[in-house]
Amino acid sequence: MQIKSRFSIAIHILTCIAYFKDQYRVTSEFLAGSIGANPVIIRTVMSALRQAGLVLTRQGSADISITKPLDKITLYDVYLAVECVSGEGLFHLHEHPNPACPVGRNIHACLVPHLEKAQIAMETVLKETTLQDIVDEARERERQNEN
Amino acid sequence: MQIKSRFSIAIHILTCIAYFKDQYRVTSEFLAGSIGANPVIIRTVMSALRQAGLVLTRQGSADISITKPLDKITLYDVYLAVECVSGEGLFHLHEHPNPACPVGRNIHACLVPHLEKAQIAMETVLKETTLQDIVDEARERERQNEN
DNA sequence: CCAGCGTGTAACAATGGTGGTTACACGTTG
DNA sequence: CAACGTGTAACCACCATTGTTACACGCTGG
Repeated sequence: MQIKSRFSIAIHILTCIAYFKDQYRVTSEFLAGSIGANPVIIRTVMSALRQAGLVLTRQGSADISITKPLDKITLYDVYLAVECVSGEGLFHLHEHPNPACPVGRNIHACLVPHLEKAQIAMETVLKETTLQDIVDEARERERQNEN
Repeated sequence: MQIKSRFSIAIHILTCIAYFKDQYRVTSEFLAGSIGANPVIIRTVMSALRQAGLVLTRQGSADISITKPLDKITLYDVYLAVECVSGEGLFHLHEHPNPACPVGRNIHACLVPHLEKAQIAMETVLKETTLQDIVDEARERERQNEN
């Protein structure tokens, strides 16, 4: 099981907007070209980012803007926007433990606190990285490639 | 996306073995009853636990044993045994970023270190809990239910 | 020693989620 | 108003997970 690629696509989208907004008209087709996915996928992810308040778009116009300074948007914000873990938590517990069994009727309650702690630890690390970091690192790598 | 329920099933299996081994004959059917899943699922998960060296079984005989002291088996060991993240990592990156684009050709290299760090943080928490903890907590909850 | 029980595993169906594609209404802009 | 771009629904294809059946093989007790 893996966290869906919409997450990395969303980061890629935002990075591209920041990277190219002064240079090109950033359309969903332009983004699709860089990302290697269908423009509709891009628009769907963009829709999630818009609903999360991270970007502003206008229908009919190739006019995308990011609503906050890049160093105020963390990977966790993006992760929330694309709903990587859909309310149920990262770990999928088996659904029919037997309530007549002393283990079955307690196992979920025993596991949940530990698993939630693990999930939160992962999410906490995502909060430590901002889009500014990613854009800076991309620029830095690009500089090194040139030499 | 969620981590598959085989993980919690595996923990349930091991907890049941520890909890009932002196009291009942612990067969895959017995476990299936407590877990609420098909006996074949149990045997499949058991097969993974066996290959990971966590349990010993004998074909034809309802004779399951755990190979290590419970406080030496962490949730992470179980997580590895059932291959929750299948070698590719927890995060699924989009697969065709455009190498002709300065963002596309660098985005994966930029993201991987951050995402791996998040995954490792989650796994580190799993290492902090042992099966002994789970069994103890299940017994404790059972005691409280009785009153 | 063999009948009944239990495990190990292959094969296949059912389900659900993810990603891809087409289609089209609607807004924007020159 | 024509060309372009977005927003979204509808549908398909694919794959992973789970459920189920089937059967070979090993163990154990009378």
